Amino acid sequence: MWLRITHLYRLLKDHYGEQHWWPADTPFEVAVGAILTQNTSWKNVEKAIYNLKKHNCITPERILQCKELEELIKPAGFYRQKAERLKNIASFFLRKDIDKMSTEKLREELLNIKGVGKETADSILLYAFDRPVFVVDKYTYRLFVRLGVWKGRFDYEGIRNLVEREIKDVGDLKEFHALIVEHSKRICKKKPLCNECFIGQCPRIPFS
DNA sequence: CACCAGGTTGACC
DNA sequence: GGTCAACATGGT
Repeated sequence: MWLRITHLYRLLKDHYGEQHWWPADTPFEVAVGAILTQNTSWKNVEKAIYNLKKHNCITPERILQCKELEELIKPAGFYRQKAERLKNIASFFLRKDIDKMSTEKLREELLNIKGVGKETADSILLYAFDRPVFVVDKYTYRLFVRLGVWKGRFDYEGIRNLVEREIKDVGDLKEFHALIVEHSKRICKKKPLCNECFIGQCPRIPFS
């Protein structure tokens, strides 16, 4: 492994600067965004969240009552299953014992919610509850493989452990995931591998 | 026109 | 254990 995780983090941070994720006003809004952005561009999620705010449906109570939920989130796609998932996560947010749970317990409980998989659970843990976990996504896997940081097939927990072993700080974990996403959105569109986009070789990214 | 977007689920093998 | 279609809209 010629490139350390911490080194990669520093390169990205020096180049792109602080990202200050997640863009949301409240922890619950983080969770809503996490559901809505499942396999969906953030641009479309913004429209859906705008609609929810316009109709004052951005709290757990209002989501559960909302009669036109499907209509409001339509721009984000998969609107039928996402409406159901939003209600599931809303019910969870009404629980009183969340803050008392250990990170492991909280993760387990989130994963029990129908419609919440590992990436969504970890996004909520990290950006809504400020728990020190790393969010792995397809961007992360693609970038790590290109850089030779990760070899083999996609292994969510394996990649998560790799990062969490080297980065412990919640703020750094937030920034690292955000930087990987922003970097990937701008540069690494090509699939499956883009030889130009290896850090240090890509003419559009002046990493030294 | 095809393919992608800050995934998850359930059926099937 | 792994693989795969279904889910739905909007942008390139």
